[in-house]
Amino acid sequence: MESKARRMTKQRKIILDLLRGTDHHPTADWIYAQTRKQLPKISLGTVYRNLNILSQEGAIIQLTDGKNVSRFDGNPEDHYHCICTECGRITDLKIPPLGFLEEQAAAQSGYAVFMHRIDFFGICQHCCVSAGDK
Amino acid sequence: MESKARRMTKQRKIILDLLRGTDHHPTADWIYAQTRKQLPKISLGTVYRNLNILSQEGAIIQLTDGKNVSRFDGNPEDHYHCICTECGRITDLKIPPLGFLEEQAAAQSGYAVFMHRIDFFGICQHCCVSAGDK
DNA sequence: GTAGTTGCAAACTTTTTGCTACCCA
DNA sequence: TGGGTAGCAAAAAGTTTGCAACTAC
Repeated sequence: MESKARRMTKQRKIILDLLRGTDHHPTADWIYAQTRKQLPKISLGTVYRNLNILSQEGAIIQLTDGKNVSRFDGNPEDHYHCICTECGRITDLKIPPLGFLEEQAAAQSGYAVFMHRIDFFGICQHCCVSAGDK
Repeated sequence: MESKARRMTKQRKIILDLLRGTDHHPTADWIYAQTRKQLPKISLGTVYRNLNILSQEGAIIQLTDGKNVSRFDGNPEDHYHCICTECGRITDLKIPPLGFLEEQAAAQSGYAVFMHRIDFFGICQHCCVSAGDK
């Protein structure tokens, strides 16, 4: 029943710090590119392994944009997201958490519910402007 | 501004009927396997193309489970989902739609919001039982 | 007739994994 | 010192695409 002892390697720390320091919900690829600036020999496999470990621990949150690409959120607190269907950009929302819905969901489905997410889809301001040109 | 004229080929019809006739939110692969029973020469590419077209038209809904795998829902009406993190099973919920949240999301983010989804995550009854054996 | 669609195969993207050497606790 | 971890490369998994033949309208 014990979980594995974890180490804070410099790779893991850099990835975590990167995510803590941005609110821009990057993809694994972007994280890989950024970490390489500090650690040119880091491999993409390491990035993925650490992202998986960190999200298992609850230190970060793994999201998915509309296109089945993972994005990662360095803010582990409860909050919801607004996702741009044009460019994949994700913006945090400050809508108060609706935890009580989980009870309804559990009652209806019979699942042991432990979390939920709410995602809004739309076109961000940046894409709205350029959409006019099409 | 016109959208392309669509045809209802037998491939497309079989896929749509399959999805209308189940509430079990299948993956593309499952749909491929099923359609092959009626149309042994159908290709996976055709399945994907039709699923994309049908979801663009709003006839079906494209979902994503926790693992970045697409699942498809033949019920185009507003509803929310409960997803099993063990087996990927998805169950429909009858919680009343919370459309008013979209206004809050739009106001906070500046996006032109046009839809939202709410997903609950938990362990389904089937997996709860087998989890005891571990 | 013709534009949309199919089957097939190859390509592409994202993510995972096996392995040996390495290094944090 | 030992077990978790890194780097590297290969492979897996899911999805998209180019093309010639076909078909629904």
